[in-house]
Formats: sequence, structure tokens, C-alpha cells
Amino acid sequence: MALAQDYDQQDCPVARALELVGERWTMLIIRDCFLGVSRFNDFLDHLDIPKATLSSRLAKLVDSGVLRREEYRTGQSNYLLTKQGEALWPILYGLAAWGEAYHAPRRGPRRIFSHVNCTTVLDSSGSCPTCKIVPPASDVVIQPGPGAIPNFRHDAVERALQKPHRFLTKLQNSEPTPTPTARRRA
Amino acid sequence: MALAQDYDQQDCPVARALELVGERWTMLIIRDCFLGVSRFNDFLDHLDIPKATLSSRLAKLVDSGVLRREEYRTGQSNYLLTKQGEALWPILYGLAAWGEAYHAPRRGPRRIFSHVNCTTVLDSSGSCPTCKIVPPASDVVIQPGPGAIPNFRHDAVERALQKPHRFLTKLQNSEPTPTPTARRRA
DNA sequence: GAAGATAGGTCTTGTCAATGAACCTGTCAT
DNA sequence: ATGACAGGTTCATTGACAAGACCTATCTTC
Repeated sequence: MALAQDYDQQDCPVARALELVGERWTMLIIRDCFLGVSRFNDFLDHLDIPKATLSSRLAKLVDSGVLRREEYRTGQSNYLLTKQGEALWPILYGLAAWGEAYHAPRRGPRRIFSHVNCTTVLDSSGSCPTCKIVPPASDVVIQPGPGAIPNFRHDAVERALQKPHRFLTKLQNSEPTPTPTARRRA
Repeated sequence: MALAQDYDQQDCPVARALELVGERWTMLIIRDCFLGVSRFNDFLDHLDIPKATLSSRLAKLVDSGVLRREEYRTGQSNYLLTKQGEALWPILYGLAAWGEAYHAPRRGPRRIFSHVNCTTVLDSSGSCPTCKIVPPASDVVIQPGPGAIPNFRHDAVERALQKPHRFLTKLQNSEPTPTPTARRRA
């Protein structure tokens, strides 16, 4: 029996949702998508996930319409959230808020989410206290909070997140994806 | 390596939350708690989960403060949500709403959630359109929707849920917990 | 007070998915 | 042609999950 698949005996929307996003790693992959990660090797570096597992999860997510895959002639490919994938934002924010509230060392939040329009920090339900709305993920900015451990990870994705970063926009990790002549480094 | 434990390499509240509630079955156990299920055998009947797995999950949830266990001299025990556990409601509702929106057969919702004060059906973000608030789980009533399959399951819990039922209140499944003389049936 | 039912588990064994390492393929740059 | 990079696949090992047998305590009934 698959791990988080086939809660066959349950006629319940929660069970159906969990069949897709309830497997180990899946929500962290989706979190990274919101952060702007889109390339196979970036997921790999940022998550410390086995390649085969990542490959299988991405395939399943594409298959079920949570992600779509853009492939380029260079051999590169991008995994991007679909509308359905973006609709997972409230769940992800809920997990973050709950984890921060009940299971974090007491040094303040490690990530701060704010509304791009007014720079107000979101409340525990993901709503902007100033604008009185729940901003869509695309209008959210993430930045390190006081509880963040300064150099906990050393991958390119984490470095890019040291500065405030708008959700769903591509991270400028190392080099800005190779253009014909821009490749002079080693 | 445990299955949804130790995302060690992630300093992230989402990862911490998933270490606790991201394992297979865990969110469905918590869902049942919101429905009013509190006894070992009721979880067993309603979830079709292996005993050992249920036992291990309940222990972990009690251990981490999501549930508390009340034990009676009769040998019975109740598993109840703590405040921390009740704080998982937005996540659970999010999963239900997402599952219903994107991964349900098109027959309308199988469960309908409404606000106990005004009987208004909650919107996709769990908010009551009449009262303009997000009701706490204890003020939510669940009932079968048009998409529910009439007799999909035959356990006592499901039978009790055929009628509208208020969250976090004990289900009247079979007999109302054995009192000294009330035991005449077989 | 023995026999059976009920509640709430533990133990044992087999299976199947996750892991980690090695290998493969197609571009690009030199 | 040679090497580096991106994006994978294949394969052997391990460990969590599943299923069912077994255990213990309490209560009920005779």
C-alpha cells in the first residue's frame, strides 16, 4: 500500500487532499515553489531530498495538476505552481503559523510574512491587518525573522532568501540562468 | 529514518509542523477528534487503521501536546484535543476546502460546514459570510452534503454523522458509554 | 467465581516504499 | 574530444507500515 495514497475507505475531502499533498516531502516541495524555487537541482540542494524521491514527487504533482513543467531546449526545466497549486497557500501558511506558535524555540519567528502593498506583517490567519484582506500568495513578501538561525544552511536558495523576497517570483540564486555568453566563472 | 520526522536540515516552521502532523493517518485522526471521536475503538472503526499505527500516532500526539488522554477506572480512555490541537482547525478546513474544490467527483460537497450561531454555510476560507468572522471549530456544525455517498461506511461514527453534528462534542454512537446497568443488547 | 464480552492495547512477521549511491543522457563551452 | 552541468533513472538496502494473533484488565451474567 502506498504511503499516503489510497485512504480508500474514506469518502472525505480531507483524505482526498492528503492523498496528493500528504506524503512526506510534498508540502516542503510546494513551500519551495512559493519561495520561487523552480529547478530540479535547486529543490535538491535546498531540501536534502533523495533524487529519486524528488523525481517521483514532482511527477505526481505535475500529473495531478498542482505543478506544471516548462521544458527548455537547453535541457533545463522549470516546475511552476498552477492555479490549483497556488490555492494551497492557506494550508501552507496555516502550517507555518501553527509550527511557529507551538513548536518553535522561543526566539521569535524565523520567517516574517508581510503584505507587499503596505508592508504590514500578516496575522496568524494570514490576513493583512491594515488592508483587512487575506492577500494572495503573489502579494506576500518573505524575509528572515529574529528567530532565524543566521547561517543554518549554505545552499544558493537560502542565500537568496537572506533578503526580502516576493513570493512566486524566481530566485536569483547563483547566476541568472545561462544566457548565450554569460558563463565565465571557473 | 522515520517517515515524516526529522526534516533536520530545515530550519522552517512548516517542516516542524509536518514532523508532528505530517505523518500518514495523523491528520485523519485529528479530523476525527474534531468530529467528536475520542475512543480508541471508534478511531479504529472509522479509519480502518492498523491498531499498532493508531496506538503509535495517539501516543505521539499526546506526547507533543496536541491531544490529552483522560483515563477512567473502567479501563476506558478518551483522547481529546488540547488548545494546541484545536489550533489545527484552519489547516484541516483548508485541506477539506482544497480537496473539495480540486479533487472531488462533481456531485457537490460531501460535507457541509456551517456556523452554529446563524446556520450560514462557511466560505472557502472558513469564514462565516453573515457574521464576517472565522468561527472557532467549536462553533461549527457539520452535516452530510449533496455529494456524500449515502451508505459509504457502516461504522457507528459515520452513522452518528448522518445528522447535523456540532464539532468537538462527543458523538452518540452506539450506547452512551456503559453505565452500571445499561447493557442489554445481545 | 467461571465464562464471556468489551476496551485498549502489544508482538510478530511480511511487504513495499524511501533512501543513497552509482550510472546514464543531452547540452554547452572550450 | 573533453569536461562540466542539468536532469534525471536504476538498483540494493533498510525501515515504516499493515495485518492479525495474542495479551490484560474490567465489567456482566450466571
